Amino acid sequence: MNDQDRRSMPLFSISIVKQLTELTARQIRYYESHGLITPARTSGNQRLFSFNDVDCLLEIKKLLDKGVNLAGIKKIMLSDDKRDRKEMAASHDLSDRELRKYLKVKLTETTIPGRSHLHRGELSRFFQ
DNA sequence: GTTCTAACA
DNA sequence: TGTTAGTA
Repeated sequence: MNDQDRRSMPLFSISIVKQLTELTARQIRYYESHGLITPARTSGNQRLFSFNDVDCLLEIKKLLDKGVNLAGIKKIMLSDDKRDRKEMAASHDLSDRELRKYLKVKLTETTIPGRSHLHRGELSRFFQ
């Protein structure tokens, strides 16, 4: 069994994920409805989150903390880079600084709905 | 007791 | 987003 399998193996109930991510159950379900995470389901229709899902949620939380709206996060997580970043995180051990550097590149080439381009001030606030 | 969906504040 | 209602 490889790392990818391990990361996508459904293991955690929502209560566990709630503690792991410090997000509310409402938020977790909300983000799922927007396709940011794709937890599996038990026979009883209860969500089972994989390590991958938790990782995504932590990513979302970090971006939220930076002031990125849901639309922007969706753009970042869904389009391109999710896979790239996962591969980076898998092979190396992505440090926070490396992640920001990577995100900066991605955001610079990403159009966020509502504002055609990020302005300098926003960027500086983004990558303090 | 916990989680789920839907819906209202 | 919080929160509540009615279930499974």
